[in-house]
Amino acid sequence: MTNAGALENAAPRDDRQHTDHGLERKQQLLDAAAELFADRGYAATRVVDICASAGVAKGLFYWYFPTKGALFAELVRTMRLRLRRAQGDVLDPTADAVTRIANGAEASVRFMADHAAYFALLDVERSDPEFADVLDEGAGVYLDDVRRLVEEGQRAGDIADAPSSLVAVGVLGAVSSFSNSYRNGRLGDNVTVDDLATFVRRWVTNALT
Amino acid sequence: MTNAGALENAAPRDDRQHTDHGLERKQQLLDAAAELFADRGYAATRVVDICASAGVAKGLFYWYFPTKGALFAELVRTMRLRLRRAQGDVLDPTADAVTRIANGAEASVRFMADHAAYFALLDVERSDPEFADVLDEGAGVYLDDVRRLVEEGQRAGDIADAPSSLVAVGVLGAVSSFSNSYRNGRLGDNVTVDDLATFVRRWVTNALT
DNA sequence: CGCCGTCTTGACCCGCGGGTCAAGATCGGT
DNA sequence: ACCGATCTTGACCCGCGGGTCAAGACGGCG
Repeated sequence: MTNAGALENAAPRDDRQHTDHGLERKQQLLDAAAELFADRGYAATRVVDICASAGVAKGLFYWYFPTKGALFAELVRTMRLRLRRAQGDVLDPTADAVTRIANGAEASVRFMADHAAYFALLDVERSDPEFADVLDEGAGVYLDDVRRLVEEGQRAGDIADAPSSLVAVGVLGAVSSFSNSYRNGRLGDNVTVDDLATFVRRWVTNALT
Repeated sequence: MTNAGALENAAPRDDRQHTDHGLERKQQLLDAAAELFADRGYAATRVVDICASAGVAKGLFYWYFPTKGALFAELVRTMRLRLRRAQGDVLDPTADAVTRIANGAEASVRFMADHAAYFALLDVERSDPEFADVLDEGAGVYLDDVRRLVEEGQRAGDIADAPSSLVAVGVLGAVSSFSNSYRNGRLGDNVTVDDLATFVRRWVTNALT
């Protein structure tokens, strides 16, 4: 925690020239870190643990990443891109707003179930001030997406009148709550991803109208 | 982090004999800690910060608490008791299940808005393995409460058929999502607690039926 | 007044873990 | 064979912060 809240200086990095093998090695570190973070939390995972898990010496870590926090940030950004793509894959511009919201919610739930480790990670550091920026930077975008859809649905009369930001929070909250509970096994073993996905779809649709 | 996961040994404490003034001082430390934790997170709050904020020397901290983690645990337990009482206050055994769930949800939202600092705190350390026990210890109870009510409502035909644990997660998730967003100002300033409370009530009721 | 338990202080200790560094190993290119 | 860039190592440095401690101040009670 040398200088909190300032990991944007990861941007003007002296961008190294990585070989293919280098990029592969870097990915190994990212993967190892993601798993360890998810298991034990960010703070409880030492840099040396990540390296051990990837089978390399500690010093090598700093060849690929300027700081521990920078790796985390990179992990977050990667994850966000993938989620966004997953959501885009179910985009159907011809459908009505409620359906599109439900589609997005369902896709998100499935994606989060598939990448449980990654999202456990997000969960962990939500409120660490050091990462507030990187984390919020994304949250707002999704919120806006959903809010726009909500307003569209309200104009069409499919969604009850209420502050659109409230409704959007409700949708996003439902997705993350269900995903969390599923990931933590709080739902029992007899609930499959498909069960969850269809349930979330119905839950959100009900709540909206 | 001397010995993780073992803060139950806070129970067989050499229970000191605190004077009235002593208890008051202890409370000051708890209050100061709660505020700082909420602001900067648990890890980022040093013991010395808590003491400075309470206007006492660092050594005194360990007169009242065996470790930093013990204070946190005490904070969590206190909070839980208060919330439970707030929920009990709106208990109306004559009402139907859906109404009772909505009542509980509304009361919880109001309570969390009133005690924002305390709940920001809970949010912070959700997934720290050191506190997993203390935190889960409570979560399960609420879940069970709601699940029982859900099953009652399903028998009465007021709530759609679906795994009760799923439904319960949905209710609890809605409450916490809305509370979080309100606390973090993501809802904008023109949303009052009353707005939020009534909205949550409607949201949950809609989703249930 | 003198004793004892409660309370209070701040200097000190020390393990932990992030980050550095100087010394190579490895490999493609000329 | 030589060179330079990429890669790899592990010992080392050092600040941070949780926890300890010996020394008192305060206050009630016999």
